[in-house]
Amino acid sequence: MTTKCTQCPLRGLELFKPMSDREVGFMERFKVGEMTVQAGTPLMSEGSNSPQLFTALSGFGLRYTLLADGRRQVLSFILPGDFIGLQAGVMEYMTHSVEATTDMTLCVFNRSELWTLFRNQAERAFDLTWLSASEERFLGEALATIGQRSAYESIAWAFSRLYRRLDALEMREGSSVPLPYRQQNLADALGLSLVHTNKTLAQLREKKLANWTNGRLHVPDIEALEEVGLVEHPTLPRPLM
Amino acid sequence: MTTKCTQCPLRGLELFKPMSDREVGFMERFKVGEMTVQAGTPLMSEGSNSPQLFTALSGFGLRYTLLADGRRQVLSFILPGDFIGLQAGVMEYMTHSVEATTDMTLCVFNRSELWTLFRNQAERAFDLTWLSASEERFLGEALATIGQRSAYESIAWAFSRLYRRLDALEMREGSSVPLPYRQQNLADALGLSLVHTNKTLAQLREKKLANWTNGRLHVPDIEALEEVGLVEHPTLPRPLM
DNA sequence: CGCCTGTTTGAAGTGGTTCAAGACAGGTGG
DNA sequence: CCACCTGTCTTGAACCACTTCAAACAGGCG
Repeated sequence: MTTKCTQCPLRGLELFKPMSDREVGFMERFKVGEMTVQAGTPLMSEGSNSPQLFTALSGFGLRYTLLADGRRQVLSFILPGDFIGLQAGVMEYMTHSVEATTDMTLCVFNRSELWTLFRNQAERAFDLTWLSASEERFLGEALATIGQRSAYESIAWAFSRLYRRLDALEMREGSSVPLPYRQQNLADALGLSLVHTNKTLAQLREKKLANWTNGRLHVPDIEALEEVGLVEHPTLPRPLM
Repeated sequence: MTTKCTQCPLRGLELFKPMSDREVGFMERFKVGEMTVQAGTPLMSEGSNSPQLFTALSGFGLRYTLLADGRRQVLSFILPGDFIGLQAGVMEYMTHSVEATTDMTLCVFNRSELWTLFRNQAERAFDLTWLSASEERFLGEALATIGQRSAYESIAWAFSRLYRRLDALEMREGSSVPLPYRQQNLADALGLSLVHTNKTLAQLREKKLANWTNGRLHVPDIEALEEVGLVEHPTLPRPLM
């Protein structure tokens, strides 16, 4: 059974900007269906021209690119509320792949309707651009991380960002949030080897800054962690597509 | 004397998507002036909320962020045709700084007019989003570079991209293009030390793949260079704002 | 000429990689 | 219920790509 946008479980969260009734109505029409996929399913692949756009409703995913020789760079972790496929939408060509890490449910939109969005829904078009700019901003920060931060700082940065975001999604329980990825995924995101990632995780655990076990991330003192990770800009309320 | 959009020296290049008369007319009104700045001038700074947006008409610039302790990450090199300040435009907050590396001339737009663009010029709004997605795409590639490529590959990648772009801007003369940056800038862009950047440049020179001297980049065989840099996606025609 | 900025080179040190192997948990089939 | 997978995490040890430190060199400019 498809979730109606009026009853969207995400929209009410403080993380997301409020939406007018008119906008919700439009989204309801823009949305063509809902999709449930199993862990491991590819959602979009590099070089393809997907006719569909998604918003993650629940579950976790990964966005990554591959180099010609197989080296993998994880670009970001996909969490509920993330919009997927903007690149395919406007550029008609994906330069990265997306896959589901856990089971996911996704709202499905029709790419060909994107143009009517720009024509008739200036606010939503603006929001879309906002999201794109926000993604750009995030990647800039990630670039500064891989380029300048040490492994220890990098992981602290990544954990801080994820913890804050998952907290804002109200997925925090006590001082921990779900984080169902492999160490290899984090290593690929930060440009580190698996072995070194593992050893650095052990250091953070020992210093009582962060403990990532069994798919959950425990952070006793988020501000201390942010300090180690040299985190500066807060997470802003964002539009939800 | 201000350049009229109808006589824009960039618009006719194959690198840029053709624009309808209506669009050109709109840009003419959107543009509030032209600015000439000297080398070294800051154009936007992190944390600020600039009321102006720019398009680089001529000259070279740099986009960068600073970490709290002063480490610098160059996010991209700004070349003629690049749009500057989209982030400030939609998010009202810059998370990176921009400065002129050489003397530059820039078209100046009024940020407050951005909203009328979304209201009345759906095509231009779409183009803006396209540009933002393109920037995101570029940063993703840069991330894969810093995260996965060796220093040697990284520089080959950066040089390939710059050479192709400057060629498309018709700034190539023979087998060389202008590239008026310091080695330190490239080092900051690729997350490398100055010393290692210098030594790696020497290797590329020795292998006759690229020779960057006196502000000019000489590339005898761009395809060979792209192969070393594992470059995969071509430069697409892009909208010009 | 003296000074400044940027480039180049040498040498020593280290943060991170790679290689290798063991431990642990969950899943499967006999 | 046990034996044996397979995938993930963990740990130790050797190595190296890149950093840091240090100093010399080259060109432009007052």
